[in-house]
Amino acid sequence: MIIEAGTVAAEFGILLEGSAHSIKWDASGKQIIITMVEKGGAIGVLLAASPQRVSPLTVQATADATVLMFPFSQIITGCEKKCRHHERLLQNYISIIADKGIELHERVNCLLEPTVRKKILTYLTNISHEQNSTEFILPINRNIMAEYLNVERSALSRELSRMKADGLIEYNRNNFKLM
Amino acid sequence: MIIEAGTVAAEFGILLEGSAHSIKWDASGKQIIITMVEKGGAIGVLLAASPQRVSPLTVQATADATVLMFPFSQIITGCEKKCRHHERLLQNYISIIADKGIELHERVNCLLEPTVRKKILTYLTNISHEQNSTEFILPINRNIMAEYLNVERSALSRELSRMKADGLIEYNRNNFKLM
DNA sequence: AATAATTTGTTGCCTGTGCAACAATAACAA
DNA sequence: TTGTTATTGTTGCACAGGCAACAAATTATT
Repeated sequence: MIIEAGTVAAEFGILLEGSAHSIKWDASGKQIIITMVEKGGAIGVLLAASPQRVSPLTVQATADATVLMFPFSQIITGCEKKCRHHERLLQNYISIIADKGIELHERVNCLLEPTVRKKILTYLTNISHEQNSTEFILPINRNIMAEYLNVERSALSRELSRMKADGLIEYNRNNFKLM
Repeated sequence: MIIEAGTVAAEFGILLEGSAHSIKWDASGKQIIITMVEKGGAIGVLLAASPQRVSPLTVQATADATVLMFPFSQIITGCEKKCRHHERLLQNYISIIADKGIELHERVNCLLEPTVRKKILTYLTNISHEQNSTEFILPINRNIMAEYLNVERSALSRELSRMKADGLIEYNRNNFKLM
């Protein structure tokens, strides 16, 4: 147990070894997985920066894990010498928070689209921009993609087929091309 | 035009006067409003902290506006004297970014719920927690709520009625009570 | 008070997509 | 090879919820 729902956290962590996931319980008490954290991933960055807010979710290790914890207060105050390393650390930290926010933003953009087709198109366009090409390799499989877009995997497959038939995209497994 | 889509921004802004909104164009070229910014709101905080990333959206003033711009680099480096004010400014800035992220996170939680009823329940539970009571006043109207949850306003009204009939909630206009 | 404008509630219809169950293909191991 | 597992694709059915159109209630304006 790395972070427990309902508690405040004044530190954030970097997962050095192992893996973890964040979970919450929905209104009916069912446990649902929110995010997966792999080696090198950050844990609780948003929470640490938001003082007095209690964690809405629990972060659990899913394998033997080593986490490097950073006290938030020491990150922002820096050291007496105003050294470059502290400044760099701070910059990296802010960049991590911002990236988390931007990722969430992009996901919201997908989720807001009214149809499965538009969700897919929005997502594919994002990936295409990331890889600077209309031809690209999907970094995730259909299951994860369906979860990300919050649609049924079968509906995702079905719509991908239709989009191919309509000449919007070409694909084979994870190799995609936007027309 | 405060921020233009496709450009990088090394500053963020606080809207001192007037109002603004952020917009983007969807895959079919239709313009859609993403967020509204009111007096006192922040503009481009995520973007400024993520160097080299180009803005996915355009921010436009919707009335005569005054924006106080902060160069990102000066926020994080602080001044020579390592003064308390600079430190405070930094702390506030990080807190703004983090809050944006947490807000997005909460919205994603709502959007991920499979049914309108669960979306509503998740949202109402959030508001209830914010106001520390099972009786609370909804801060937004039905239109905005429907947009936020990404459902039809009519479907929202319909489901609210059903939930009342099922004894899950009580409400009159914007006064709500979770049972 | 009278009128207009805004917000909220209601309802019938119809389509998109969740669900379930299964088939096909690819990846991997023995 | 053969068997095993993981991934991807397909399809029929049912129904939740989008859409449209209207009614009721509340608030603002003259």
